[in-house]
Amino acid sequence: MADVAALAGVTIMTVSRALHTPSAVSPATLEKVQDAIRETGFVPNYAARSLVSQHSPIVVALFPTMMNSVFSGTIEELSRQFSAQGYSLLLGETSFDIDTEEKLLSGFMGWRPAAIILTGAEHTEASRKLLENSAVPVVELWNLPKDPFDLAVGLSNRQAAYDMTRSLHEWGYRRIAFLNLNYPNNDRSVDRGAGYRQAMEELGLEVTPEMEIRVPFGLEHASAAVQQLVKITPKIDAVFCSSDSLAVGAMMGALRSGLRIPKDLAIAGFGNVELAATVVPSLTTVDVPRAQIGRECARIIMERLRGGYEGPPVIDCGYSIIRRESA
Amino acid sequence: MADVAALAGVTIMTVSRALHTPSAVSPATLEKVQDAIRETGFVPNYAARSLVSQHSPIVVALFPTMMNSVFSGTIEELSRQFSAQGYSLLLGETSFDIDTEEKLLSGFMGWRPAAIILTGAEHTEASRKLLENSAVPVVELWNLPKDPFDLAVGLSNRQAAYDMTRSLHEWGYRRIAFLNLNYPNNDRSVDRGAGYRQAMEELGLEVTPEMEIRVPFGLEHASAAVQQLVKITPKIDAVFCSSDSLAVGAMMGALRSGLRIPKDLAIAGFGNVELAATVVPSLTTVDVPRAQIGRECARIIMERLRGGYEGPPVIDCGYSIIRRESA
DNA sequence: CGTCAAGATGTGAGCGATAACATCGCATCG
DNA sequence: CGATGCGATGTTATCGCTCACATCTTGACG
Repeated sequence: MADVAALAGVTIMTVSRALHTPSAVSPATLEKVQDAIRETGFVPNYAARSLVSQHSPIVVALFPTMMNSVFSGTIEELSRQFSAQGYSLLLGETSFDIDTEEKLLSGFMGWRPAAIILTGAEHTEASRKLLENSAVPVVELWNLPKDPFDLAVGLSNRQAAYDMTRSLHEWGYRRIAFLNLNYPNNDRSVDRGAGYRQAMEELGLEVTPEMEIRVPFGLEHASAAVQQLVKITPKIDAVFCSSDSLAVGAMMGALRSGLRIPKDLAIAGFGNVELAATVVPSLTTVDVPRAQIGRECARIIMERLRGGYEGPPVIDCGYSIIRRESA
Repeated sequence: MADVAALAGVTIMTVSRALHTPSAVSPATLEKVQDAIRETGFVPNYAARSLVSQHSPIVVALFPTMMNSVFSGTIEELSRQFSAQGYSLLLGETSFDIDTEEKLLSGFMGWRPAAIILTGAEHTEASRKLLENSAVPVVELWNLPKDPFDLAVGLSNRQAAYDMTRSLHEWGYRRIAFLNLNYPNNDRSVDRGAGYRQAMEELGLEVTPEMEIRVPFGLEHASAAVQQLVKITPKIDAVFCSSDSLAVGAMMGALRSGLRIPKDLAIAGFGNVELAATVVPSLTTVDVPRAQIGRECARIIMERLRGGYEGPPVIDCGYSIIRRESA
């Protein structure tokens, strides 16, 4: 920065101002400084900047996995929104594990991020303490916690799963199995399971243990589980999956087993990923406004940072049932 | 840090040492300091640390998209490797555009990253200057540039596409179309196209213009393109796609058109994503060691940072042809 | 018992930028 | 024509930490 200042014939303070308060510098000086910056290839040092200004242009975002276009859609939107505002996303992958989340969080806190974005509302005690001490905006995504840590943007997973289950019933399916992820601290899938069970109960449909299947994340697990299921319990007429990934895996498992979809077995998913519309047969699913979730999340963070967000702490982005060929 | 020091009854210098050179502190003091850190919930300030130590524990990685499990596989591995070494990944998405890459790069350089990871070997002049000035390790992924900027880890996309094309010929296919992405600065897909054309020429097979199809990233484009293709040029007997995403889209397009795969139309992909093995019919593809690419990349960066990597600048991770049901 | 080395801890400077305040020049106005 | 105020620029202190060096303690050894 000293080089730039010398070349432009001003002090570094003027260079600093030219960079972040251009309006406070005369047009002539501004141009000289900009020329000097270009000539020297100067890049401001964010470490120094954020050390003195006490806040950094970094937003931390932690997601269970990046191998899932539901999350990547939100990530892309977040990344776009924040880089437009001059912030960078420090991304971490928790692998559906709140201890990993804690570890990542404690590492990232060292950057004194301007805000923190987490998936779900399940966190370790240590994580909560860390977040509390940091005193920055925290947004929990993808669910509507009754007792949010700070802010939350998402949808009612329980209600959506409930609706889909009732829809399947309406479409004539009766023996509806539920294929879920088996991560205990994943409040989204737990809530979806609860919505499913509530609907089944209200509809007077029996849920036997083998109808609630839990598998790890991964297409092949879903596929294998369904092939297993139809062998053991052939009377199942629909499988509702707690994510589109699982649903596509389930669909492939059913096709492998020689079943026709939806005639022999209906499949429903959750997420409406790109593949859901393209796959043959196309996938009936719950559409989740993932870009909107990213957008709203970025919006309330920016408002909070600019001195005051006055809206509700929990923002419901809604969902909708999309019926396609698979059910 | 002053709080911690006061609580532990030492100076901040001792706290600092306890944090990054524990061996230089007596065991008794170390314990007192660690207790104090726990009690106060102290988190070191990386900005201050990297300001004075002149290097930051940040690695910048830029990828065309995150909506692609080929890249997310590499990203996950990179993230795992680097966080194990105490580094954080600052991730950016270029949308296959080298101007966006430049913009992201110039923003991220402000963090004085320890290393930079890019996809492909096509960059703007300004990007190159930026990288040159920064004097940090730069690794280009996913290809084997003849003239790498610094280091590179990948595979020969040209050779792999050449091999796959010859394999398709060997399996009896003659009128082989090539479905590619239409991003001009994507050296991977350009090279794959070149490999395809070379093989076709050597085999004495004609490549008419409508056999080389270019579409934007996205399943629906691939699906639509194939449905269009089979209408116009019904004699095509195979479609080789420059990525598995395209291949799955193509497959779905073919199924929509009522074709049997591979009897009426064979499909081959590139990448061997998770879905490739699960989809029905399973996808013949080029397996790319994406985790290995991430691992090797992390390895040579760490070696370089620790004072000297002496191996070759370009590391070839190889590939293999995987024949499944679709061809 | 004095010397010295090695280990443990402390001291002062400074990394590169910005905040807050100080100063300067110049146009405006009674 | 001097006072006033505002816009443009400079000065100084400081952010939290680590580097290089200084100091102190301890124990081994001749």
